[in-house]
Amino acid sequence: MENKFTEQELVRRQKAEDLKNQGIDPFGSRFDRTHNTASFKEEFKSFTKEELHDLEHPPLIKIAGRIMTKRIKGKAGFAHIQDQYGQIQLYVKIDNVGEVAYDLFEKADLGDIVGVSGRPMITNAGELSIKVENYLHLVKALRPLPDKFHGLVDVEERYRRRYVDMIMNEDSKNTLILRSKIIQAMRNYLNNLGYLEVETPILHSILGGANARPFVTHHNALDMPFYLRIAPELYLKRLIIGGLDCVYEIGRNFRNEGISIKHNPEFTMMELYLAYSDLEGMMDLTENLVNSVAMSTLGTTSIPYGDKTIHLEKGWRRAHMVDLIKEETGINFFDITDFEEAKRLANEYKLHVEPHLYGVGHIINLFFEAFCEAKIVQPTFVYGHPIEISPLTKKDPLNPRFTQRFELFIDSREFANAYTELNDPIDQLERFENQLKEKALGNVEATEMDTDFVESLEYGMPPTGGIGIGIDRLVMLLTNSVSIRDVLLFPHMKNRSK
RNA sequence: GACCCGCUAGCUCAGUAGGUAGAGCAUUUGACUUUUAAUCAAAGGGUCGGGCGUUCGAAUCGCCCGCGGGUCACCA
Repeated sequence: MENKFTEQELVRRQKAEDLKNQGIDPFGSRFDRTHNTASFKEEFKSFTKEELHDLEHPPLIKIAGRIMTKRIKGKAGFAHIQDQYGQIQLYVKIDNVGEVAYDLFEKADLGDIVGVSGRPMITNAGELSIKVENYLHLVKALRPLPDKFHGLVDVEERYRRRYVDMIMNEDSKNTLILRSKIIQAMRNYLNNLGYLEVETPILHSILGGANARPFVTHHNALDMPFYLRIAPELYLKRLIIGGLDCVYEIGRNFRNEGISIKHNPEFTMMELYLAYSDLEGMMDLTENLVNSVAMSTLGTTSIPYGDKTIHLEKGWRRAHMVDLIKEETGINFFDITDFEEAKRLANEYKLHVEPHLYGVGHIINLFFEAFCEAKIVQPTFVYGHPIEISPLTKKDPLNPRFTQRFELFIDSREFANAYTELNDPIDQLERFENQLKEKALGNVEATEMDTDFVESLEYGMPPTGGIGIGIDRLVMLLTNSVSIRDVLLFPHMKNRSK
């Protein structure tokens, strides 16, 4: 591999050599800071220029960061350094730091990391800054940063070199930080309610818990194939059977499907189960959880999203899927029980019916997706999913064609999926058998028979409410992000041959 | 997977009808002791995503490939 350096890279490498020759490690080590840019600004924000200037014993500030701008004016100069929290201006004067250090400062490049000690000051232009007394080179950046004014704009580069994106674009960094805070807020909320966070296997030998195409891998010692999980559901339910009353897991699911503005092959879910609860319990919990997370991270429940404002305040609409279809098309699927009639309607409305679809419920789902989903803007619990598309959900006792399931939609997008969990092992066995039939008819997303799970149900699972919430999408909503890639630290990209 | 759009200096972008490749930031040299997209003067830096073709001549036209973005389909 032959490296061809650009002119700027050669200059920087030479500067690193020069530092070494002066006895300075170009990639230095520990520097103990007294402040970061945020704590420094917080501590001195109320001082006037004169007050800082007249302090009898001005405190010594030790701070470090990456040089983002530099303005040399002869024997003095200014620079902004950046850390996690923001930027602070340095005032470096040859009289204060000495000739040797000033020379280092003059030769420093944008992107280098430095540590300084100095005193707080306010410049003539009114900016709180640090009058540097001791200037220390810490790390040489061998590559130049993007344009200090325009930043890194190229979308591909922003995802491939996320670290450069984070250095140059404060919005990107803040979004990713907010992601952590949202997940933390979720944990806090659930832990305070007594939920137990658990970790279940990611390698699954049986495909289940959702309908999706899996990634397949192989375990050498056992010489057997494994799936990367598409959902943790069946393991979490086993914990409910085992006697844990309320559990949740936050973790990665893997689905071998298309990549898009709202899909990444690995995505983060929060899945939760509460014994002795049901669908209504999950609706209440979802409203409370999302409100709590929004308040603690953003301080509001009115969320700007694109050109809309999403209102998360409690009291979300709760609508039966069949009623929504009736609103949009006038068709009342409560009255339609014959598959051929449903199929005729689908054809009439130009909906394509795949060969593995065998029930009226499948057609209902097609109608919902085609005519209702895109109309939903404000948070809406859509409940009453047909039994055909809900293999793990308890039937509606009043109308067994439908199940006690809801999906939460916000701005046409699914955010959560919840059930009154199916705890009847005999029914569950039938559902698995139906899934096998679909698989035989060509549904690549049908789940597999999990006899061990059926067995576990035979020991008795308490009535249970369960829910999965898509974390990435929630983060997108709360950070006003258009693409899921904007809320993933490192979104997947195709390899680029260089 | 299908369709549309993009790829030019480290970064952000121009590039007229096909005629030897441009700017700003960054870099180098010089001036400047409160600047902040610092300023002023000068200089260097490009296999125009890759390949093939058309042409006297291709960043520009055509075809193929690569990567990315968007829309659709599948899905959370």
